[in-house]
Order: sequence, then C-alpha cells, then structure tokens
Amino acid sequence: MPQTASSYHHGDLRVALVDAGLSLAREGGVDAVGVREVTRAAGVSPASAYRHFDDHRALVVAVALAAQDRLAETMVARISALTADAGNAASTATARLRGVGLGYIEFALAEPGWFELALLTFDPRPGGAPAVIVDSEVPAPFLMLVGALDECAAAGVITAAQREHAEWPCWSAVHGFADIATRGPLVGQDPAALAALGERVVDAIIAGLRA
Amino acid sequence: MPQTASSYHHGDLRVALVDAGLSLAREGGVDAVGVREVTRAAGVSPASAYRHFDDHRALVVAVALAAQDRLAETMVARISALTADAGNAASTATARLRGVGLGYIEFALAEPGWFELALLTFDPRPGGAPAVIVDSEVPAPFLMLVGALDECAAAGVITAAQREHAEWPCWSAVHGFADIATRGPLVGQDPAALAALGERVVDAIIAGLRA
DNA sequence: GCGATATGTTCACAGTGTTCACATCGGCTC
DNA sequence: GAGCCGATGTGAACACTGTGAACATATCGC
Repeated sequence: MPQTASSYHHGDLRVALVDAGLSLAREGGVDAVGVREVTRAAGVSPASAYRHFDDHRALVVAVALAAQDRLAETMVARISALTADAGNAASTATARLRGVGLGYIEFALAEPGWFELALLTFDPRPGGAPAVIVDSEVPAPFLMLVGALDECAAAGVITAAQREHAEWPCWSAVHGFADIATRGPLVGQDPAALAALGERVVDAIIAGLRA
Repeated sequence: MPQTASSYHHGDLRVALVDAGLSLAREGGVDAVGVREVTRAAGVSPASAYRHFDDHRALVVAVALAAQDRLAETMVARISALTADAGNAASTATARLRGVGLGYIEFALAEPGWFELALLTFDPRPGGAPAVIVDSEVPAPFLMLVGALDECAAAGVITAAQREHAEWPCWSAVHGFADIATRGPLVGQDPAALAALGERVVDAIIAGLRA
C-alpha cells in the first residue's frame, strides 16, 4: 500500500476503477460501465484499464462482484431484522427464508443499477463470474437461500421431499419479481405498493412450497 | 405491394430487416441485432434502415414485437393442448393457467435468443414497446395470463380476494424461472430436468395463490 | 411524359473496445 | 547508494458501431 500516489503511477488503480464503475452503474446500470467511461471517471487513460483487466467484460465482472457484495449486505441486514424477534426454531427459520427474499427485493428496488450488475454474477457461461463470492466476509446471496431452506427443513417447516430443489421455485419468484419491478412492466410504480406486492410474492411462493 | 423488386429499390425492406433481425437474434440474442449487422444480412446499406426506423432502438423494438408474436403462438399451442382433455370448468381454468406458464417457459427454453428480445416488449420506459400487441391475431402473453386468472376466479378455483393482483406472483415465478434457465445459473442444464423444474415452479405458485 | 416523392447509397463524424510501442516509476540487486 | 528491471500508465492507431447529410434512383400522380 504505497502512500505516495505520484502523478504518474496511481495508488491502486484496480480498486479505483471498480469504484468508478460502481458509481457509474448506480445511475446508468451495466451500460454505463465502459472502459473509456470508467477510466475517464478515474482520471486515467483508457488503455490503463488493460493492465488490470483482460478486457471490457472482465472489468464489468469485477464491478458486478462488488455490486453482489452490496446485495449480500442488505440481505443479511434484512434477515437480522426479521429473525430478531422470532420465537421457536420454526418461526426463526421461516423468518430467515422471508428475509432472504425480501432483502433481495429490497435491494433491487433501492438500487436497480447495482442490481442489474449483480445479476451478471449468476451467469455461469464463459466470461461469467462464479456464483459464489470467495473473497468476501459475507456469504453469497444464493448460499443464504440454501441455508435458509436447510434451516426450514431442519425445523420441520417443510418436509425433506419438499426441500428437494426448493431453491428454484423460491429463486424464480423472488428474482422474477425483482426483474419485473426493475426492468419490466412494474417500473415506476409506487414504492410502497411494490414493497407490499413483493411481500405477497414471497409469502405466496413459501406457501406454495408446501403443496 | 410492388411485384417488381428491382435491384435498387427493395420490395419491402422493413419486413426484410425485421426478418433478418429475427434470424440474427435467434442465435445471438438482442446484441446481434445492430443496424449495420441487420442491413448487411439483408444485403443493403446501413443508412437504409433509417428510412424505416427512427433509430437502432426502434429497429430492435420492431424485431422484439415479432419475437413476442412467436412467444404468444407457442403459448396458445400449449394452452390448447392442456385444456383439450379437461373435465369441468374448474379443471379447464386451472389447465389454462398452467398452460400460460408452461408455454412461456417452453418458449424461453426452446428459443432463448427470441425470448430475450420478447422481454424488451414488456418494458414501459421511454423507448420501450407497448405491452399489448395490437397488430396481431394472437393476444399478448400478459393478456393470456389475465384471462386465465379471471377464468379461475369465475370457476371458483380462487376467491375474488385471491384473484386481486394475482398476475404478479404468477408472472414473477414463471418469468423468473425462464430468466434463470435462460441467462442465469441454470443455463445449460439438461432440458428434461429444466422442463420438470419449470412444471414444479408453475404448480408451486398456483398452489401459493390460495394461501 | 414529367415532376414530386419515396426509398436506397455514399460519405463523414463521433464514439467505442482494443492493441502496441513508448514513458515513467518503485523496488530489487550489486 | 547506483543501476537496472519489471510493473504500471500514456498516446496514437485500428476496426467497429450508430447516425446524419447530401446525393442517386425508382415509382407514382398529373
């Protein structure tokens, strides 16, 4: 960590570029994070980005990982709030499961630009980032869902058979709502109404798990 | 409709461009439909596209509307197949509701490139296309969902209170699954397994509607 | 037949991602 | 401490994109 950020060599350009990308993406979404735009925001030449990232895609992925971190943070906050005043193991497990979904939706509504970025993180295709954050103190969003479902099964909220592959109905409903409210027909609706609708979606899919 | 497609003036360049865009999008998704690429595929100069579309976005929207048509077609096919051998009004209504979701998912899995395009159609933001197809013999996907839910309410499958805003849990789950299976962590999974999972998602959300 | 109009072309410009030769600095070895 | 070397940032270039303006050509109404 060199304390002498000379005029030529930057202190830590990689994180500076990711920060700049994060800042740009907050308003303009993924389209706003281009190598020229990001380097311009960081006050540096375009080509300098290629010392730290293989190509444009790699830069976007790095910013996306940072955005996923933010997503994970608001999810744990929501989970903590909901599980705080739960009684027995079953209600705690249910509260945790609800917190996973509601936190995901809360983040999407509050930070649509970052949310769009964070989604790239789940794409396993070549060039996509791994779905699991390894260099973070906070577990990846998907792992939180898995953990919450396991806890529900252990507490008897759902049966072992219902637990099987339950990730996907849950993830589908929550992610789908976030996408619809963020890029789809629900864009621009009243935030309070959206939050209520999101709660309904979460509760509906949890109920549907036991059918 | 001029029957003389001379070398200079094209017969009907607008539909030719949309067709070319459709063909390109089938493999490359929305990114593949650029004005230069589309006009190149149609054997015409780039600027000619601007005689028929205001800008790149308008061209994409036109192709997206065509893709939405295809989506709607496979949905009605699936609905017909499922409602064919249903007994009473309640089972017919339920079959129609399932058909809406399963048809949507079927199309997404079969034609991910076109599906990506069709999604743009639901974006109400400036530049987005209207959600309702007006110049088509087939109703828009969303209207099919609304109709199926109304029929369920009429047949007593769900109560009037449960009917209220039921579009959004349903749309969220089905669209979310399609998105996950198409651009998310489920990409590349075994098609049969995906179809089974999709069925589970649809049945789970329908069950959850009555909670 | 002839002009008006619609449609397609050519050229130019700004912006993008990317590469390559060069400049500059920090840290290593002697 | 001197000197080099690898790491890091720069500048100029290339190919590509969307887009607009001026021009060319074919079709239609009189």
